[in-house]
Amino acid sequence: MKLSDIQLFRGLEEDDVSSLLSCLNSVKRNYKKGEVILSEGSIVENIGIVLSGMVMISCNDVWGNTSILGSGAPGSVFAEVYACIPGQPMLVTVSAVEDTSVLFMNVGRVLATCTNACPFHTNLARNLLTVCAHKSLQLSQRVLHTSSKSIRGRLMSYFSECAKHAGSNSFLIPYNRQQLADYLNVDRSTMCNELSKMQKDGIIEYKKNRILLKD
Amino acid sequence: MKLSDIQLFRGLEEDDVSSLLSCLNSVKRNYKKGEVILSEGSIVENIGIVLSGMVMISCNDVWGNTSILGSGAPGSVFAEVYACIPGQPMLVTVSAVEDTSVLFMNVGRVLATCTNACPFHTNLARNLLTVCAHKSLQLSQRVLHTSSKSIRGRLMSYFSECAKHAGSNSFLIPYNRQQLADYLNVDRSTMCNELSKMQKDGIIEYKKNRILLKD
DNA sequence: GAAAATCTGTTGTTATAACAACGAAAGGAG
DNA sequence: CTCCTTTCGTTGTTATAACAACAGATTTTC
Repeated sequence: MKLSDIQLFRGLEEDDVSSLLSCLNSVKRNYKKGEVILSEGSIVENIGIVLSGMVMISCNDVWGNTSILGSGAPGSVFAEVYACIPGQPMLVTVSAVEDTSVLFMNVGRVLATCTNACPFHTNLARNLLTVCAHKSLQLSQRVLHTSSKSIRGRLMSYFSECAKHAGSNSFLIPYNRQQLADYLNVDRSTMCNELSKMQKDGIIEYKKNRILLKD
Repeated sequence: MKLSDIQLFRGLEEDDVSSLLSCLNSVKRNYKKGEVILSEGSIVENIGIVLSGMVMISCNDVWGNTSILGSGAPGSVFAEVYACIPGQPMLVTVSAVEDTSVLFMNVGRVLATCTNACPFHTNLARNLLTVCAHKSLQLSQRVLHTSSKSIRGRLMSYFSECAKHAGSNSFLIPYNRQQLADYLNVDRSTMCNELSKMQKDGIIEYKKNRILLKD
């Protein structure tokens, strides 16, 4: 993935990014599938950027139930909330869903006024705000999708957004069944059951991860 | 409330804030209890700051169920997420829980590089990032508190955080029963029932909005 | 201080989601 | 291709949360 395509670096040229990275002495690390990248309770000062692979943001309650807060594809940023609030321990765990490489950047250096007063710096800080806002929006959406009391309502809420985002009634979902259930905070088997009922009722059609929303 | 006590203006003197406000040509407006301040679907370019009173962030699904995403006491900021993402319609409604006065500031002006290159400006932008991060954290917490499948689990998750925040096992909650139920996404009467069971079981004691978490 | 309105706690019924268990299907590794 | 692992769909049972209805308590209003 080209660095200049990353949201956080919007408005910067590839060369600018490279020089910026060394200025912020960022570090690149690789993780194997399933490996934990940042774990709940830890205190971080770096924001992470997914360069390749896929990460998942999740948390576990005391009873061992997993709840998925979101996923991060290449180009997405994570842990920025905790990095921006000094001393705030992470409430979630970030782990690699597949082999993943991550770029870490110290947020303090991002926000500190660069001694060189380089224009990239202020640009970067502004982009970070945008990224943070988007993350909030994602969380709001998750809340909305889990606000219905019924499984069908949650699925429809989520599918509606997917369709809107895809600009089509047919779309792929980025989760497998267990992950979708965790995202919607419902039981997987019950959700599978509901999905087939919805198909029987003629509301949707699906095959694997492709969903078709019928009128 | 003193303006310089507001998180968003941290690091600024009272006088600086006043001059900043005129520079950003901010507007103050008053709302009656129950009045809608910003409604779902609208597009905003201003961030709101609660000066007095109390606001509530909520949303309604197609079936009329209300879900509460959070509340804003004096000093707190709202709509900053939508103001920071141009064109993004609001997913939530902000309304006044009691008589409330609100200060609106154009976010574009906050982020634009001030022609006077005043140092307050960069300070303000950095504070906005912090505020945004805190908001994200609040949402994460709500997600955590609603991740348990049982009402008791949700209550305990929420109460635990309250106790931690208050630094005591005894604390006041900022919601009435209906609002608490909406926040935890459960039915009020069932929740009331569960509360009294928990008291019977010796886990908690409560009287109105004061909760005591036992051992 | 009386009346109205809102909020709270309780009960019983019903719907529905969780849970457990299993076989089928799909995907990967050798 | 075959074995092994993971994912998916299905079923039946059980627990539990939603819902409706109401009475008592509390707060607000005039």
